[in-house]
Amino acid sequence: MEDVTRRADTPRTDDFETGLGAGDGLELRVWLRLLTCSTLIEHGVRHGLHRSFETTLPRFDVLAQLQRAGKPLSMGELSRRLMVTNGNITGLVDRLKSEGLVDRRRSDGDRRVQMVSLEPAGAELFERMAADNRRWVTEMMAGLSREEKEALFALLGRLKSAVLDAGAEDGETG
Amino acid sequence: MEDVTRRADTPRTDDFETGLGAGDGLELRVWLRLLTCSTLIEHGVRHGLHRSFETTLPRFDVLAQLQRAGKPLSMGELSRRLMVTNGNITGLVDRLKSEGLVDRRRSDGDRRVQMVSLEPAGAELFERMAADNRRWVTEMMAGLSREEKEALFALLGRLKSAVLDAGAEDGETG
DNA sequence: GATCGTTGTTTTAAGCATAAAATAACTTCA
DNA sequence: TGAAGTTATTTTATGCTTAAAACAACGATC
Repeated sequence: MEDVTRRADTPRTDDFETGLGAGDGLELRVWLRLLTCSTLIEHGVRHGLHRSFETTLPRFDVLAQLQRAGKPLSMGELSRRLMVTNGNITGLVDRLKSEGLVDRRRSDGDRRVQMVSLEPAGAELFERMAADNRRWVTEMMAGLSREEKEALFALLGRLKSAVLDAGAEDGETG
Repeated sequence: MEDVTRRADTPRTDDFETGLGAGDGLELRVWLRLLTCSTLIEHGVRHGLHRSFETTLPRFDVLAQLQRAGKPLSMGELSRRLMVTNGNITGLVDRLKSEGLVDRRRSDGDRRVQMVSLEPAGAELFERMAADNRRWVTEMMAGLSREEKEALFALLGRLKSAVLDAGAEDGETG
């Protein structure tokens, strides 16, 4: 009843699964459904961040990792934690620094390393965003019982291990 | 023992959950773990598509939707199914068309509408990609039992409904 | 203490994504 | 019929992302 004017270009929430044949493999069906859920929640969070804070999910993620670490992190460490390529971090941190939310300075020990730290303004903003973020996610999962959420959490843990194990076999022979 | 030279910039598979306090809400923990799984699998698929077919996940997704639909789809319908904004589809279809994989022509009935259809080359390429894709995903989930995958599939279905229901309350008062 | 391989970061070029505004064709209804 | 609103698509500006190459500093070994 409020804010009826939905933005023209917001993608309507449909589905990656539409038209998937019943004969398709169970793994594929799990994956597509997982992707749908992930995309739906991500849309909700991104939308909220944009509407309430004029910011983006990647920026939020950087602040979150810094806050959780409780200490400065190198560019590479951020890259690993966010699971994005490291060229990416350069631009992200550039923007956050220009907004006064983080600081970046060369490490004393290793002059290749850049350490990124939370500025007070960044920490303050993050706390406000994190509170809303938690609320949004909680609301989106309101239809699930505690038992369902716990079961889902456990199964996703199993999936995570499985995927990491499968990946360890090939390329990662380091 | 083969292909040891891992690409320098491939993000090492870490985690969105690192450092998440135990006191954090269950919903947030489910969401971050879901995002980690989704990102890990997406990396695997994207990597494979790039290595084996020199193509990208969005392109694959467009072909997949067209193949599954079994009929031409409008730009808007593609946008909804892929859950991306519609400005996006323009460029994607442009590129696919320039590669001869799809065709795009104005609808007879409604001259605003562009119908996108699979070209034979696109269908043929898709079949090959889909076979590999299924193999990759199956391998990544090899560590899960059939029961686990079925339970996960069911729970993700519940989650999907919950998120869609939660979203239907606010903006979507159409 | 110069060379070789490695590691950390940035740069480059291309593509993907969003939000918002613009365009164009359709529908409604007076 | 023609003005007002709606729907389908494109365009614009900006930002994110990747892969690959470039650069710079480190560590080890001889």
